[in-house]
Amino acid sequence: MNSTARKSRSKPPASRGRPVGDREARRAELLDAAMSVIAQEGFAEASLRKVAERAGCTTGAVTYYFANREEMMAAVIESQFDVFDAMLRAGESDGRIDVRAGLKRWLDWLSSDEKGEWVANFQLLSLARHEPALAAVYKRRYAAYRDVFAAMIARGQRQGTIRRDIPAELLADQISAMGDGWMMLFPIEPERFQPNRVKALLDATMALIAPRTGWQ
Amino acid sequence: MNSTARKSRSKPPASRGRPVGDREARRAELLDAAMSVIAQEGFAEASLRKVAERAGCTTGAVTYYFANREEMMAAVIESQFDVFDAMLRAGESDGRIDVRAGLKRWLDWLSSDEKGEWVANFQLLSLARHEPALAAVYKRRYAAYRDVFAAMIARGQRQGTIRRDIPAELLADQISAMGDGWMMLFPIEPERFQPNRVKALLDATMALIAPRTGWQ
DNA sequence: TATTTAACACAACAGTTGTTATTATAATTG
DNA sequence: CAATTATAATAACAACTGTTGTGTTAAATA
Repeated sequence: MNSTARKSRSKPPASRGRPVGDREARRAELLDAAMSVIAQEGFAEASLRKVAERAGCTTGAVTYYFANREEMMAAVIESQFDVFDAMLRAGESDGRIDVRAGLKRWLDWLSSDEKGEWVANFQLLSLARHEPALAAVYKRRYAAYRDVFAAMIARGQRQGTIRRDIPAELLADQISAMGDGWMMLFPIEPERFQPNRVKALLDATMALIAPRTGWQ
Repeated sequence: MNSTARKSRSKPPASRGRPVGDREARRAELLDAAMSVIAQEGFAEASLRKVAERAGCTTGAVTYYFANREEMMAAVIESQFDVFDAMLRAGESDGRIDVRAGLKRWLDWLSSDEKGEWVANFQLLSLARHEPALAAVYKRRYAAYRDVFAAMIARGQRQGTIRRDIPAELLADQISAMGDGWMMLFPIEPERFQPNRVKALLDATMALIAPRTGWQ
């Protein structure tokens, strides 16, 4: 990715004639600002003006990088999936599959979430229903994620670390849905996701997908 | 002004001086209209004017029954939980516990959903994060639902129809979260919830919570 | 240096919003 | 009958909204 540091945190007098060439980086900055507003105040409150203010500029800058609000929101979603993808791939360490570690990293990220990013994601997902452009993004990227996850499960089954009586595709769907469900309730009841309970949930989930060894 | 402009969609001419005493019923009518608008056009589009129009009246009627929009939305959520509660209780037929039947009824309701009601619910839930009044409603009613569901699971465990190695409370949380997760993705990919796949998901879920008889 | 251009600021527009205040009317009641 | 009351229409409010068009400035280029 871009490593050329976009200088100075808040606002370098916001001169109009910026150095040219870092268009992508500047776009990402605006997306961060948008994400921040959505996370803190919700999608409905994320007006172009507010996003611009958070980014330290005016709507003129925002509309220069995005044709309209919908396009901006779609770009926000794409960028969030990029983050999620990276996390998922990090869980897939060469050869050995470790579903528990992956789930834990994900749950930890979820329950820390200082910036409230996933909350924003959740809201965007719910709104996609009535914004076809957003729905299209979700459909495409969710399908990709599901394929990867199902492949992980299948590998676990071949290695004998995951029960084989349920097809990998269905099992992946179940676990994935469980995660989504937790995500869904987290903003309402964050206190139910304390570390010890997260551990209990993880252990229980591992028990669910453990091979049926008939030990009991 | 000619007052014959009121075209009464299967309603009494909606005159201003209505028969007194059916306040609760009239309120429910407005809630239905609100739910309908949210379901079809989304929360953001559900303005007081649109709700009023759908109900065949003006905002004057709406603000007469609800102090403000937030209060109206909270009332919508309450009424939806009432529906859900009824469905849950119907699944608990005297003595014998039938989780599969309950899940199936729920999934069927989900995948039929002509009116898009649950989609509206989902959106309301996601927005509750930034509207404390709504969050309070969800917190209270979700807790009540979870208690009932956990009790169902516990009974199944005592009867030997559900595995005992996972505490009822955790198991209830897992299954409940799975349901929420499916709900979450349904609006994005309804085609993934065709009857045969619903059946497969149900069977797989029953396998997940089945007692460990060690048959394989 | 002169010119061009990328990167914005700024202002204005036409709508829409929740909310409140005022008024009208039909049902109820005395 | 008249008076009251519940129900609702109507109108006006200020606050925001996304979008567009027109400037403005500094960096890049020639």
